[in-house]
Amino acid sequence: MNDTATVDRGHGDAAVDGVLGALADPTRRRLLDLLAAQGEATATTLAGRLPVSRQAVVKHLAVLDAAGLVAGHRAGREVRYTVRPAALDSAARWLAGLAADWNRRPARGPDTDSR
Amino acid sequence: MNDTATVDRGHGDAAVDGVLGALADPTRRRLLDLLAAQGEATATTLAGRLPVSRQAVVKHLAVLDAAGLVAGHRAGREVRYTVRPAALDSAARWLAGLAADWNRRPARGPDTDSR
DNA sequence: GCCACGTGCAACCATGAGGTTGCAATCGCT
DNA sequence: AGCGATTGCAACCTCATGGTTGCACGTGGC
Repeated sequence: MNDTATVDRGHGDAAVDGVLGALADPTRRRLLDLLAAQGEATATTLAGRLPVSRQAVVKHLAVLDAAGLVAGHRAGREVRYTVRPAALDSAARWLAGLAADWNRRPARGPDTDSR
Repeated sequence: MNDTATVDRGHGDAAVDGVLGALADPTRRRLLDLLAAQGEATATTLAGRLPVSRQAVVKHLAVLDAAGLVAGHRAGREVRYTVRPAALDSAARWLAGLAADWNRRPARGPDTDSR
């Protein structure tokens, strides 16, 4: 159910897919926001500031981690998570590129054949 | 009409939420891609180029429409859908703002970066 | 007027994502 | 050593979402 994208730089990028998927959830965005504001935080701490259980936060962090948006490192018995700008940045650039593409193409007839 | 004048540190923008949600689905992105490439297309036509039924396409188009990413207008007995850059553009700007925010705020902790 | 094509609507199904609770293992501190 | 705090894992629940099929309705062409 997934066509092996041809590593092109236009759309369908796997990394971007992960970021979009992660960003699509409001709780996750909230989490990222908290994290970005505090610089560092543990799942337990984060859970205290959100209306969900710690486990839910852990799962979300796992998703965000998979998307490359956050990273966690151990500090004794706790795991501190930090935000990771790179992936977000790349996604932002991708989106901007798409937007530019759309604006560059004033809807017209079926001339440019699909690939 | 909510224009992010001051980078909008609100992070809870409803419009953006819709766009992100819509963009999170690969089939939907595919649809947008097709649409952007052709300029105009009907649900039936689109369905012919995707591995899903026409009805599935219709539903996706409804989501995209709700997100403001596409718009459809009647042409006789068919409904032609076109891409709508505004919403995408706004979302791109929002994302870029968020990314800038993250970069502007290098974790004020012991970790300066790990990469 | 009739027929075919395209759309709209509704019922229905399956999967997965978000969330919860409970418990075991671990680490730090006194 | 003992105890509290924290993390990790697993089972489980619910509901939104992506997808399908079937059928009725409108509209254009012959």
